[in-house]
This record gives sequence, C-alpha cells and structure tokens, in this order.
Amino acid sequence: MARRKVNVPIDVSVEELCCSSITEAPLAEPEAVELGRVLAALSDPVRLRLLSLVAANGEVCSCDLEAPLGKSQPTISHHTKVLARAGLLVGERRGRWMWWQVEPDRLAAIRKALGG
Amino acid sequence: MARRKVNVPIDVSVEELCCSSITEAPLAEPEAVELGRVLAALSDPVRLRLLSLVAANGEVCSCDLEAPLGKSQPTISHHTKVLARAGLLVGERRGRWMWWQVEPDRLAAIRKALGG
DNA sequence: GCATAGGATTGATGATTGTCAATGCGTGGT
DNA sequence: ACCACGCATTGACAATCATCAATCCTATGC
Repeated sequence: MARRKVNVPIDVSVEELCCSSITEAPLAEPEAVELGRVLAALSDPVRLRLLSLVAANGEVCSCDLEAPLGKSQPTISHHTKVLARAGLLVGERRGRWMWWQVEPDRLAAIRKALGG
Repeated sequence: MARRKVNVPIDVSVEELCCSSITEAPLAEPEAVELGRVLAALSDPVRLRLLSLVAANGEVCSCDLEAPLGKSQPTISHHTKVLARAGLLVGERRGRWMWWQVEPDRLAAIRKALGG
C-alpha cells in the first residue's frame, strides 16, 4: 500500500509565531502579517469545524468531511489546503485517500502569541 | 471634565466563547460562526498591531494611533470599531478624545477556545 | 491497457473587506 | 454664538475570499 507524505508549503514560519506575545510589547509589522495570516485561516466557520472534526477524531479522510460540513468536494479541498498552508493541518496520502491530522504545536504557538 | 462610557454593541456573546474547546469535541455551527467572527477581528495586521499598542500602553487615545500605524483617521476609527464589536477593546470618551483599553478576559477566552 | 474513484486545480461569480476622501456630529474653548 | 478639534459615518473602489461546476491528475482494480 502506497503511503506518501505530502509536503505542503507552509506560509508562516514557526519562528515568527513562537516567541512574541501581543500583550507584552508592540507587535512589529512582519510578525503582525504572519500572525494575521494564521488567524485568517482560523477565522472561517467551516474551517473551524473542519479542524475540530479532525482534532476530535485524531485522523480524518477528506471524503468523510463533505457530509458533516455540508460542502462540496472542491470546497473541502480548498479549506484543507488553507489550513495546511497555515501549518494547522498535516496531510498524508494513502492510496486514493487523503488523511488529515492536526498540528497541536501550531495551535499552542497561536495561543502563546495571543498572550498565553 | 466629561467622562462618558461608550457602550459598543458586542457581536459575540461571551458565553459562546468561554466553555468549548476546538480540540475536545466537534464544534457546532453557531459556536463556529461566533468564534470565527472574533478571530476575523484578529486576523488583520493593522488590528493586531493596534491591539498590541493598546495592551503595551495600558490605555491609548485614538489620536495617538494614526502615526505609529500609518493609517488615516477613518481607517483607525474603523479598526477600533471592529475590535470593540468583537469585545477585544473597550472605549471611553473623555472630552474630545477617545481612550481605548484591552479586554483581557476576551483574549483569554479565545485562547481557551483554541484548546488552551 | 482501460475504467473507476478520490482529490486537486481552474474559472467564474457573488459577497466581504481594507482603505481613504468627503462629510457629519459632539465637545471644548473663546 | 461661533470656531476649532477629534472622532464617527458615508460612499466608492480595489482586493480578497468562499463557493461550486467543470476538468485534470493520480492511484487502484480488473
């Protein structure tokens, strides 16, 4: 059975997110842009529900997301791509199916950037 | 000296944000919409820098935001309104000036909703 | 090789958004 | 009463985005 890791280019570097906190010091422009991109990925209701579905199940196939989210296949593909580019999801292709997992470190980095 | 509390209608109820975590159980549609709205308010670089400016200084006048953010007065007014409607900023009018403070509880609620 | 199935990509469309010029609205000082 | 100042609102415009139909790509099974 073919099992291939899919490397999605991540838009936001982890380093930018991990060390600064909004509440401590005034945010510089580049960091604000990068944090804004990740938060934009999280600001859509469909993507939030998608992410929580994957988190709750540990691992979910793309084909099992259309029904609970009530969206078409291209739309699901679009949203998983956005979340992956934001570093929030990691995808792995197994045969014909695409399996998704959450990247817990990324969520933790966001919480930290938000003053956690 | 006139000192008037300005009540900005908040779009997102605190109750919706405080108790559920994305990583625990699948997010329901209404909660996803409300959390999405708050995160959308945070997803703009100018608003992130504005919020961190207010947080760092404790209290900031609208007139002192245009220069460091490099935006026009109507744009600053627009962004403070968005942040206030999301419950992240609280404004107080003193004479001709508008003073802003952060609502730390709201940021904490977001972090909790994000799995904190 | 050929057919099939799942996912990605493209193109198009309607909706939302960030920005600023112009204007309106209160407040404070003269 | 008047003017000046700070902020809010309106209108307009360009850019971005969510969505889906149609199509392409790739892996599996026969």
